[in-house]
Amino acid sequence: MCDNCKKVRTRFAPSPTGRMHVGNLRTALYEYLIAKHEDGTFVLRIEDTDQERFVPEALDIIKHTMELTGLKEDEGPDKDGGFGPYVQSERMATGVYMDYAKQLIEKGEAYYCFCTKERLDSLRGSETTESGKEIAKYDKHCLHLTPEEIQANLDAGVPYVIRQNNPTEGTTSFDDVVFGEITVDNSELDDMILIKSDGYPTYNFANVVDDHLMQITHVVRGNEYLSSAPKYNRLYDAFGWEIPTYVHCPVITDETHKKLSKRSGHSSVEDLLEQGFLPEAVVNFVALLGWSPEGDQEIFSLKELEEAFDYHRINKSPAVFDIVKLKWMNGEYIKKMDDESYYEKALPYITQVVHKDYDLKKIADLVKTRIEVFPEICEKIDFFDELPDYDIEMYSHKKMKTNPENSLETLKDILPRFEALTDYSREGIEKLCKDYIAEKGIKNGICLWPLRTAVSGKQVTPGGAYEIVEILGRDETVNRIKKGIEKLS
RNA sequence: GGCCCCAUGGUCAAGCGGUUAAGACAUCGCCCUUUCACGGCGGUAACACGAGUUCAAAUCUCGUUGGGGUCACCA
Repeated sequence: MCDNCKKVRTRFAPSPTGRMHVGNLRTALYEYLIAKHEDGTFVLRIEDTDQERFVPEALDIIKHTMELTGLKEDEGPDKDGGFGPYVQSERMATGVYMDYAKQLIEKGEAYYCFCTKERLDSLRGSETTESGKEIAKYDKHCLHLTPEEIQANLDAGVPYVIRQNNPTEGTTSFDDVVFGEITVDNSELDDMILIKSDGYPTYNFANVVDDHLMQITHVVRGNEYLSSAPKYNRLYDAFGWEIPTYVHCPVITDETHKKLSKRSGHSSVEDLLEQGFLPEAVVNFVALLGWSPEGDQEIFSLKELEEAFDYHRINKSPAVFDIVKLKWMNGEYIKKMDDESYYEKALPYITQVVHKDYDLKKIADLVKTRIEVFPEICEKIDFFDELPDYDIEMYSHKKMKTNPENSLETLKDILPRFEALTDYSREGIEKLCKDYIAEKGIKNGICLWPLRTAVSGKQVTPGGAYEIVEILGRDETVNRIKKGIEKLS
């Protein structure tokens, strides 16, 4: 069967241990894109073989995150496509892993190991050794047990694991789409554990078995798995199975160039969403971390990514997760949002600081082009409810040629006009100011700077005097102008 | 430390033997403007180093240096 006529099947195989790391999101995304680009199938498989680290709510987090980001699986725990079960603990119950492990034992490619934890530890040598770790390879002790000894142990119920039996001479090579051909000495290959003493398969083993059974064609994963890849190949070869296309991605690092960790505060997708990032922006950004399209386009919808994605263009070197650029991108997405969905997202932040009866829609519009993430809204509009206590030096602006004296004059002049203003609308307000400016023959700033200052009490505000005055309404505007006059007198 | 991998501006990156070495974020300056932002224009800034190969190297080879990953009954 040739590659071109084989139906592409990819899988995202997270283990439910907590929040979803952005590296995992990228893996999921690339898997998804490879499948969708070829009109293939994207499957979700849950790797819950580690009972210790299992976190029950993690499954919901994964599902929820995938839904938000639009990475819909074609097959998975909730969508049977005939390759189930899609949860490894359920698969284990069917005995597959043990069956396959036993096949390997028969072929001499694996063996029972009854070694105790203590013996294993002693093999690793003293941990207090100064420079680095000792080589921690298993010494194949149990490989040399006689069939009778093994049977006796089994009968006696001695706990055991099943290990892969790797050769100690020669070399093993494997191909990776991004890193090319990699060859290692077999002497480097540890006899990794396939079946744990609790009967669960290890990730290493379950992965190979399941990928084969589910007919996965492309395996995407972080390059922390690069060094164990040769061992997988030996497993595939031992079974006589076809090896999938490997796509190892470089790690995502933080500003210190170390693997992105919880310490950074934004290592998980959930962190990012809580911080006010849009899922679309996060997906877009993560897609570009380690991959680049042919042209110069940077803003991609998921659909556009499906179209443009070519895994051959994945970069080899690790990429720093630059949250500053993500913020920029998020800002671009906010600006492009339609008014309704934008308002819906912005409202919770607005109501955090605005409780009075203002036109919240107008307030939302005011900040739309001025924020990069939603929480920034709060500090930008905190002056609407209550006029902050401000310093009269704020009335001085060099370029505007304003100062406390002429500001006082402006405010005094303009106060009665606002009190008498009948057409209290954006147009009416603008006309009032423009008329005043024309009458006095002054520059716009002489009027508008002090007005904005009086009415906001802030050095910088979203929007100018007109917008703020309109939203505040006449009473509040008049009050604030009076307050300004008081301060300046 | 062993093994594996990587190396273009501060960051993401294009580049696949001949380019004035793209573009984006950030940064700086200017314009627009009632502040800020948006928008527009422009500037600063990079091929880690050393040997080869070649008429020609950011691109190929080797070495050095630097960085990362991995060495679990975790994935």
